[in-house]
Amino acid sequence: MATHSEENYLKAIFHLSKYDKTAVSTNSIAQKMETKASSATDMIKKLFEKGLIDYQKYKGVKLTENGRLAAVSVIRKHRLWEVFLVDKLRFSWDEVHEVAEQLEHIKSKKLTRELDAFLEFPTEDPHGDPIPDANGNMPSSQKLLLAKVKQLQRCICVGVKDSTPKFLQYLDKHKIALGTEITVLSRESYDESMAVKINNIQRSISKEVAHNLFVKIS
Amino acid sequence: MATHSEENYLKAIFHLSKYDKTAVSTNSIAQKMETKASSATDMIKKLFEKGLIDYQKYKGVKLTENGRLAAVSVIRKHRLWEVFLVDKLRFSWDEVHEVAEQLEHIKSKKLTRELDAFLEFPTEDPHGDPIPDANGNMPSSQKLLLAKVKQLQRCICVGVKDSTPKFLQYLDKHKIALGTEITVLSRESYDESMAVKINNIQRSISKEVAHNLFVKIS
DNA sequence: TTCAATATTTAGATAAGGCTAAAAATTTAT
DNA sequence: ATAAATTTTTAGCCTTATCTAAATATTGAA
Repeated sequence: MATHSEENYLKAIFHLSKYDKTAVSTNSIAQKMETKASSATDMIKKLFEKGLIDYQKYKGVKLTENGRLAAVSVIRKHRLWEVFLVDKLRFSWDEVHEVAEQLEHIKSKKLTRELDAFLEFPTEDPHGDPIPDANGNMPSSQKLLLAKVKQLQRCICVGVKDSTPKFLQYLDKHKIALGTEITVLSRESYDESMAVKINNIQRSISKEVAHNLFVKIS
Repeated sequence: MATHSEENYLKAIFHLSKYDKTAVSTNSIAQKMETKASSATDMIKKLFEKGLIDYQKYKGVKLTENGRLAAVSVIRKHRLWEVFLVDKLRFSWDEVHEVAEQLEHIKSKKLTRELDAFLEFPTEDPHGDPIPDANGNMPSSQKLLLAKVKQLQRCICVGVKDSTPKFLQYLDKHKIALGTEITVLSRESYDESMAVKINNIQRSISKEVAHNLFVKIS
């Protein structure tokens, strides 16, 4: 059974490898974990010993199937707890991350199973991220960044790429939530901003925001 | 802020001191924590440094007010989570302890507050133990052991002293739950067993059981 | 009251996770 | 193709929470 810290590293590697496609460097792991490369190397050795990653010195790291399952299990718990906090305990979507970081490490198969049932088997967390199923399968969605949407297309906001409180609070302030309809009116090539219609009001959306908001074409 | 392990020691000291009346020996702490006396001494020094206990070498240990508050806060969280598991997630009362031992260490004021509200401010956990309030006050109850009940008195089961799965499963098997009415018919001085009436059926209750079941006179 | 039994503390190790500084390997740029 | 820059690893140390073994204090029994 993986420790608290090992689970956090596995999660980091999973996210950095973009759902397991690419090898991950020691430095990028250290950066994501807000620690030093030497500490990352130490942990890499430990995870390798436990058969959770493939590893050759200087060549980077990939999750094994066991490693992937462990990572996805932690992500599943994280996202289920986020749903719990928002749907049942009156947390807002910008407050859940820190607490879910703690709750995701609770070890109890029954707890996860019953929590899932209690929440009526949600498929997405409050930020629109998919919740892996109990077998470790990650539901895929065909969301895209608002920045990619063509002119005059209508789309619906379905998730965020940046889920830091700052960005989420920006969205709250401007009444953009999951489910909100956005129509792209035009693009400004100078600063890559977009003119859009949201709730029947015309607004301008900056490049930064457009690159952090996932939508689906409606 | 106390570590995971420090919190567990504080809880152990709180329970051993019977709600803070008596000084607690190093050995008894080690025994409760299932560790060695030398480890207990180490932790005692640490808790003393942090101002959470009063301590003089060889003289035993008492919680300070800060230590008591920290201990009670952990107990509060433990018992609230037990209520959550039983009332919302279909756990039975003999399954909750291990998971609550993990959940009690989650650090979030808001989480505890909102969980309490979500559960509609319960005053007792599934074993009948009182849940301290947010200010650290432990509701007192006038429960007594079934073993102390006088002949021909009727009483209601309100709690357990031993909350191990084994004992809880024994109670389940014999259809004794919190709220069950018990009438004491007679006592057997030879083995300290009692003849009782439960659900209108006459049964015999052993000394062991009678000393682990809390009741209140009805 | 003194000495044996018991309880407690100290000393020195270990394992996990992290750090700094230095060494080694790889990559990049000329 | 080699030197410089960067990345990665190693070596050695720190902290927390444990342990064993040894030393010291206290308690209790003759």
